[in-house]
Amino acid sequence: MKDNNDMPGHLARRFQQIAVAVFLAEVGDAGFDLTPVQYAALATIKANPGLDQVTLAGLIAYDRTTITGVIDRLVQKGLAERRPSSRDRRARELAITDEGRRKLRKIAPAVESAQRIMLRGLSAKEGEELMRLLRKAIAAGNELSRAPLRDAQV
Amino acid sequence: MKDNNDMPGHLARRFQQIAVAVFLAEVGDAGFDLTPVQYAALATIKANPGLDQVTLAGLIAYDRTTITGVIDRLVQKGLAERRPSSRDRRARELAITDEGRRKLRKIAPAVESAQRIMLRGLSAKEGEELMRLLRKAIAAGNELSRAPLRDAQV
DNA sequence: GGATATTGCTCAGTATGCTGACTATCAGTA
DNA sequence: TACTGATAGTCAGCATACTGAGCAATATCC
Repeated sequence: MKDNNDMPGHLARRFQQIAVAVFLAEVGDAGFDLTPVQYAALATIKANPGLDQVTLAGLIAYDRTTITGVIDRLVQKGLAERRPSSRDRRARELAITDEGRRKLRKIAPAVESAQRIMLRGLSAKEGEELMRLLRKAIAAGNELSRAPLRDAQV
Repeated sequence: MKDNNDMPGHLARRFQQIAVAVFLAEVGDAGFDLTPVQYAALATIKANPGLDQVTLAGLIAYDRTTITGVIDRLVQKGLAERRPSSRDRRARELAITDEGRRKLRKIAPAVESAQRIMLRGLSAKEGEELMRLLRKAIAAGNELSRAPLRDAQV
């Protein structure tokens, strides 16, 4: 019988579980209340002002049905705004608020610290190699999930 | 600004997202209806007959509040049984049913195939290295999540 | 121009995962 | 034995993720 530790699927789940826990702990200790998912969405909105929800979802590989709730919570916290697009009445344009910008800036050290902590068992070189291999495996499997990564349409 | 692709947390989420999608697709195509989480739980129950829920949770690093629902669904599908322990009236002893054993056996090829597919972008050597690095990072972070991996008490 | 296909978004439903609280039970000790 | 603390399991509540369905609007093709 194959051991769990030989199953990439199990290792993926476990690493992600730890990554989320570390993120929430670091951010929480710094006095903030933002999930990894909300952070990535907010940072991407800031970097691409006026983008619509589908584009945002593609940029961070979230399912479009998931992004609705995530944005709901960002809006409710006053960190982002959702307004109807003038060009396409189906779409919503997203923007970060000043409050959101402030929060992103103040939270940055905790986020960086979290990324370090989740690799703390590895040397710098090993950490790089792990990220390289993950990127490579992810690129090959991108189309296999319902929410693949997509470039922004310019 | 740091790219998502340089954040181990993002890569972790993405890899695990693909891993789950691949698992569900392979198992579903083979005509079965079992999630990765349910599969791991069932396989572990089979390997440790009579174990209680907390022990099971520790062996696969699930939260004890999550395992309740997972077992509910395994029981409902007729794949596992939950009965009160004779030694400890708080605990429930878990066992796999004949049906569960049959299902596990028939599903094995799809599970193995899924593990292969989620590494398909990597050479055999790279796949091994990825698993080694994940194991190492996970070992160092084991205590950081609410549901750490635990050895069975013998 | 009008039928058709596609797209942006939302919703209901289900399955993980977690926090925090609670009950019942057990174990150790005064 | 009575008290105290720890443990097994469950529950309510919240946040991701996904499936599948549906609505409104846009794009495409004849």
